[in-house]
Amino acid sequence: MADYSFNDTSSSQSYGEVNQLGGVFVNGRPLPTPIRLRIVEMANLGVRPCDISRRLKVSHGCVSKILARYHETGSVLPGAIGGSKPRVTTPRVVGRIRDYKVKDPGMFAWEIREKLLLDNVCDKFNVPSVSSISRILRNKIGPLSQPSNGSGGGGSSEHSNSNSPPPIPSSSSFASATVSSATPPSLMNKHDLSPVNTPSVVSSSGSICKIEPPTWSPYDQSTTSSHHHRYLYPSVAYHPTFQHQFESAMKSPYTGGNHMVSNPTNNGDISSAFTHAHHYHHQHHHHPNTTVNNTNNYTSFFNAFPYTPASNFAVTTPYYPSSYGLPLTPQAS
DNA sequence: AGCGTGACGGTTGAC
DNA sequence: GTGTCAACCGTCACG
Repeated sequence: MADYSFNDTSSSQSYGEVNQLGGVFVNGRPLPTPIRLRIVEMANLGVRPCDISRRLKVSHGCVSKILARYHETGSVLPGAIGGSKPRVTTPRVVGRIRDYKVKDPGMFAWEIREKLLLDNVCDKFNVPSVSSISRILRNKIGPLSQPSNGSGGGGSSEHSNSNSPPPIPSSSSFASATVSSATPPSLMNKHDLSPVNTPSVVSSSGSICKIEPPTWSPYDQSTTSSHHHRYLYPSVAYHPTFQHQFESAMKSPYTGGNHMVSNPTNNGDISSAFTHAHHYHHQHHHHPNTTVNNTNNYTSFFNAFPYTPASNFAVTTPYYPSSYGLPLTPQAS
C-alpha cells in the first residue's frame, strides 16, 4: 500500500487529470470527501445539480451519482474499493462440517448445509453451497480418522480462532468512541456517514455484513488486522499547486463562506470535528491493535486536492457503523 | 438545458 | 512478490 501521508516532498510533480469543466480529478479514485460533502450540502440548499456541477467543476454524472447514492443510503462517502469477498468456508464452518460428519458419516452435503442453517452456524447469506461442502468433505476433512478437537485439523475451534470471523464490535463502545472524542460537524448528526455498503448488520456467524447486496462480511474494525485500514475514514493530501483551485471550489456563496480548507480548526463549522488527524497514518501503520478513532481522521479533509504520485489523496475504503452520525440530511430542500 | 445511464480506463485490496 | 479478480471510482457521451 502506498504511503498516503502528505509529507512527501520527494516529488513536486502532482498528477491528476482535468475534466471538461476544468476540475481536477484522479482517475479511479473517489472525489475528496469535502467536495462530496459540498455537493450534498449545496443540493440541500436548493442548488440544482447542474449548477453544482459547474461550480465545483465536477461532472454532472458524478454529481448525479453522489446525490443519488446519498438520497438512497444517507451516505456521502464512496463505496469500499478493492478487496475480495470473504470466504464462507471459514475454519469455524469447516470444523462444524467435520463435527457433523464425524457424528453421522452418512450425512449428505445438502443435509450438512441444512444443518448449518438450522444450528445458526451460517445464515442464508454465507452458508456454503452444497458443492463447497462436498469439496470440503473431500479435500479438507478426508477419512475422518479423528474427530475435531477444536484446535487441530481444519482449525475448527469455535472460539479464539484467529481465522474465525472477528468478534462482534460493541456498537455502543464504537459509537461512543467515534462520536464523543471529537465534536461531529454540525451537519453530521442524523445519518450514517458510511459508504454504501455499511456493515450495519451482524450476521449469525458474528461478522459484520454489508446491508447493500451483494452481502458479504468485512472484518471488524477493532480486530487485530493488518488490513484494518479499510475501515478508516478517507485521507487526502493536497498539493499546493491546486490549493487555490480547491479553495475556490470549496467557497460557497450559499453559506457565507466555508472554512474547511483555509481554516481547518475553525469552530462552529464542519471542520470542528476534524482535528488531530495527523496521527492517522501512524495509528494504522504502527499500531494495528489499536481501535482507530475514525472521527479524528476527518481532519484529513483539509488536505484536499490533489495528488502527488507518492502521496495522492488516497481515499481508503472505509466502513463505519451505521450508528455514526451523519452530516447531511437527505431531506428535500 | 438538464439529467440518468452505461462504457471506459483507472485504482484498490483480498486471495 | 506477483497475478488475478471483482469491487469501486469519475469522466464522458449518448439519449
